Amino acid sequence: MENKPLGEILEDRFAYLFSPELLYALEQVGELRRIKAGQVIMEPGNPLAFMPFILDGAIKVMREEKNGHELLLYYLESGDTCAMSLICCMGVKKSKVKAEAEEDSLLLMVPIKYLEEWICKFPEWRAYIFDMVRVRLDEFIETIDSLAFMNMEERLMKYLRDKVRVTGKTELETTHQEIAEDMNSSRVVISRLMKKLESEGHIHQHRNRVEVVTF
DNA sequence: ACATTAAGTGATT
DNA sequence: AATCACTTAATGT
Repeated sequence: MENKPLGEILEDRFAYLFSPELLYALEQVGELRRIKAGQVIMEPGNPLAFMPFILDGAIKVMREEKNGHELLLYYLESGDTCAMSLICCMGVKKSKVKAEAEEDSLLLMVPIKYLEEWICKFPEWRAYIFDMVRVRLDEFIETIDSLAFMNMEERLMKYLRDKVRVTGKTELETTHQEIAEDMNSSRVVISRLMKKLESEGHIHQHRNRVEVVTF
């Protein structure tokens, strides 16, 4: 995890995208937040006061049902910001999703009032925001595709692939139960599919740990 | 040694 | 693909 001053971190992440003026503005109004893995940072219904920039780590964004059922929608990674908070500016004031840190993460919280202000002020900001909305929308389509057209086995492979990408590790510390919850499936179904993937040589299994080999 | 939690399995819908 | 009921295996106290 980064331990440098904010200015340098922003420089590292956004220098190629943003002008020095915008970087400076971000540094002035942004508030740095360190989040521990597993920490819930947004619940459905909560008002959105900030747009979070992911400087380091990864955030998992989920849809949540009242009775506790969840579904993983997508991950936010370094350099990303949340589409929910962008749409917030256009009228929706409350979150429709739950967000939880997948790993220890570093966020820059920018009050949402600057979102609109900077769109007029900084052309590169406008381009970045529009691009973010596009990327998130693409991701949404991908999620819908997987729900509508893929069977459980394909969904599970996509899940494991995404998790490997986001964590940067091929050793995933997770249980069949947790995977089932993320995918809104049942543990038994996941266990059977995991066993199949193992027999095909895609993964190695241990207690509380999955080793992804051929993805 | 015992309790708890994770993972495997057959049968049924 | 989900659920039930049960077994087996791994881990912590």
